[in-house]
Amino acid sequence: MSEDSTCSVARSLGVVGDRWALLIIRDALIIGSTRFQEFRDGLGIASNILAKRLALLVEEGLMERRTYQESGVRSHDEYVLTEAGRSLSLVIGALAVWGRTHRPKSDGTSPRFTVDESGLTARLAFVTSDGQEVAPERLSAVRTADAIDHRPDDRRVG
Amino acid sequence: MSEDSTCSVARSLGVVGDRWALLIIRDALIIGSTRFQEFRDGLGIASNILAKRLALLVEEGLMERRTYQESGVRSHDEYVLTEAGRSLSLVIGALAVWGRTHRPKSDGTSPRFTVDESGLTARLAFVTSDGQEVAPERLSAVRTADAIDHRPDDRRVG
DNA sequence: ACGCTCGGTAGCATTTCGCAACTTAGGCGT
DNA sequence: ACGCCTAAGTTGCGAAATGCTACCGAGCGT
Repeated sequence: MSEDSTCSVARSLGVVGDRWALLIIRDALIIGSTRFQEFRDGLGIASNILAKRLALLVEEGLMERRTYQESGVRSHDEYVLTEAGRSLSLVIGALAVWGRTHRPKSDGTSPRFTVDESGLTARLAFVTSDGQEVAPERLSAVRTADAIDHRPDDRRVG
Repeated sequence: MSEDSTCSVARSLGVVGDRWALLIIRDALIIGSTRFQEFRDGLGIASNILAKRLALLVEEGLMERRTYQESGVRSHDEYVLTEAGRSLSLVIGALAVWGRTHRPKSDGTSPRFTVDESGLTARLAFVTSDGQEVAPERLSAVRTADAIDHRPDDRRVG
């Protein structure tokens, strides 16, 4: 569709914009699925579609396919997220927030993100460069060139 | 597909998980498109598809259709985002971050979010309940019930 | 009356999706 | 050795979504 659009949103959607990609990533990220059958059973996706999607995700560098051999047991395949795939957690998280808020369901479930060491729950928010959180309603969106990203004060992540 | 899934991510994707919905929202949010032709020209989408998508977005409560009459000028239609539609800015923002990072393009553009009063740029990040930003790599995702959301210390948003 | 723009519809080709059945490959029991 | 089981697909076919192009109808300016 638009894998080479100038807009970064369109480029992202060119990779994960189909009906299944993000759900596969979600299962890998939250449930920890790694194997073909796990994805198939967890998502209820047809096997031909799953095969095609997984191949695409591997080709796009979001997952890595490994053939795994435990002693004595027949070897099997694993699909594990790469860093690029794992970093879609922001998108997954944002979708989860929206769904909880605007399509609530009494027995619904959502992914939550906890900090590895402390176990604290993290949530998504807009923050300014000085680390101050801002409510989305107070923001205006504008279109800017990506190159502007490289500001010296943008390194406070991690 | 899965509009009534227990998973909030799947429910969200049931609404905005097709190839065009998020791009339409993006144009409405960032460029400020409101009219049929604006979306059509801006996205290069076929008019029958656009008509169907807009109708769906209205039906789902993400946009509102208004017929607009300025004095002397022929009336025209406007599609404006509702609060539910505008709050997809988190998803758009997350997709923009991912695209800039993992599908960079020298002449690429992205939506940026600026704080209305101060003009500061805001970006999307995971934060803990004490307002501290956390890198996505340090997070683990778990599946939890939506109802758990209502904890007393979860109210520092806004 | 004529043409222009806007917001669509209608018809048809192409692409993607989904279901079900079949295949391939390794390992296991007997 | 022989058949059976499971994992990971492939294949064939029908259904649905998408895309392209052309056309339509109302409102307005001239």
